[in-house]
Amino acid sequence: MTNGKEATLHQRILSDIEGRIVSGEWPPGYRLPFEVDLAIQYGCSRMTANKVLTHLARAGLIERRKKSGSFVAQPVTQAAVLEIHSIEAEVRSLNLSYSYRLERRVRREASAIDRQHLELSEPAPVLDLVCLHHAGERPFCLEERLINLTTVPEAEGEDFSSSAPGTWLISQIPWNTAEHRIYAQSASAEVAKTLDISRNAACLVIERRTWGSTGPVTFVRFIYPGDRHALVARFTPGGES
Amino acid sequence: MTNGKEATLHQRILSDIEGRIVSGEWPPGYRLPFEVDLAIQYGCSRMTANKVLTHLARAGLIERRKKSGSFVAQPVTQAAVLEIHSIEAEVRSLNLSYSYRLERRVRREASAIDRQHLELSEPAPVLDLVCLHHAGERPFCLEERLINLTTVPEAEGEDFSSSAPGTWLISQIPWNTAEHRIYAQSASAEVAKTLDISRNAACLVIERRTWGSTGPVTFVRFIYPGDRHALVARFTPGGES
DNA sequence: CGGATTATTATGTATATACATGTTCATCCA
DNA sequence: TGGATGAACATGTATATACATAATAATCCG
Repeated sequence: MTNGKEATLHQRILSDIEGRIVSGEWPPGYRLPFEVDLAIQYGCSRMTANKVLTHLARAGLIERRKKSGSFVAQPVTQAAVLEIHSIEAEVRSLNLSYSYRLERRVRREASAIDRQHLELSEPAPVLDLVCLHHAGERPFCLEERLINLTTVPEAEGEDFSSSAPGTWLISQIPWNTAEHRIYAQSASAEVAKTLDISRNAACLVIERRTWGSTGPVTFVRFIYPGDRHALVARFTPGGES
Repeated sequence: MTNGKEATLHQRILSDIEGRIVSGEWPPGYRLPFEVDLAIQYGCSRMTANKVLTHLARAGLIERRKKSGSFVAQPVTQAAVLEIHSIEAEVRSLNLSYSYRLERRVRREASAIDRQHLELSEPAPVLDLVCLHHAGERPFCLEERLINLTTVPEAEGEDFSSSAPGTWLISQIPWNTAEHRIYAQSASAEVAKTLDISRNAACLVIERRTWGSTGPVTFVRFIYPGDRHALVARFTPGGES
């Protein structure tokens, strides 16, 4: 940011236009100069101008219409990108020591609820895990997880006694689709006891369902003491870089 | 998706490579063919192959190193894109009737807490609003908002008795940066009464701080009954399109 | 033999060019 | 006058080309 160091032509044009849009100098609905004119203004070829505009369109800052030109878009939805990283990394970033404990490990046939969680239509064997993550001395997060043994049969060979299943799974299933659900819930008696918080204290619950190329992989529920933990997300138009 | 309709060469190459990565055929760490080889394989120019790889790199699916080549990236962070849209749209998407009521509207000098929320270092006048959003007959969400009158003096002329301040603000401040904080909290006596839920019921709280080009714009806190509401986010590698 | 120098290689950026595609606007003719 | 036709226009996609840059491999020489 504001590097000063010689940026590429592409970057300079991009941040210049981005600046005009974000500052409000070019308000929503404003028609920006045509590609050819931008090319002349910045002393570059149309291809370069085109690339910049394509980039801005992908980022959602402008809308492009053939013949009509390119227009500054209306800032409709506030998109927040949450990076849900590993719990160990999260704890360590708080400068606390991290420890992990496996509380339960059961192999069984998927119950009706399990099948709902994993979006399974057929009966299947699952691995039911409960883990507790500590930050320093205190319990930090409770993890309840189901692993679909049909898609990840290798999980049966792992005992997960020393390392959390999340990181192991990432190395097994290279890329996947995920769906998150975030909500608040009062601690049940059991959860309160495990997390060492008072009964009915508000908890932040994050559920994640993951699919690989061969089907549902895992369903996991993270339960955090709500007052001690918060998800933080930042959104800047144009994003990334 | 799986359109069948004649896609562009760019799109075809992109989805082909994306498919290989997502399916695991090309696992993390795998070195994909060089640009020139891809160009030959798909019968296109190097520029086209380059564009595709650039796209994939931006999407986070691959990493590129000069001289060495392009490699399938490790799926490190699970990024979830939350689209935090307007409450009215949210309620209507549930097929419920929407109504809005302004509970409080006070103009005052920013208190110490206000200044902390808005990240203000200097004293400044603010508008303090409390609104209640209804879905059908029931209270849906409580909105507590501070508007910085230094950056948005026009807000003083608005009474917000019939329409929510959020939508009005979007039309005033064209583009902005936002920071979100999501956590769980037990309902205070006051909140419980307003939302018609039991005392100490878990609530989902979403705080948003917004900046425009001229400084802090607004701080808003949305309080939802936690059991009735959830944020849902989906993540697919490659994303968008 | 080892450290400095040079060559090679793959990506990064930019240009000029060409043709396709979808709109809008002007024109022409029944 | 109205509706079809086609020209003009702006973006979309693709190519060939050129040179810059960074990292590795090969070479040379004290």
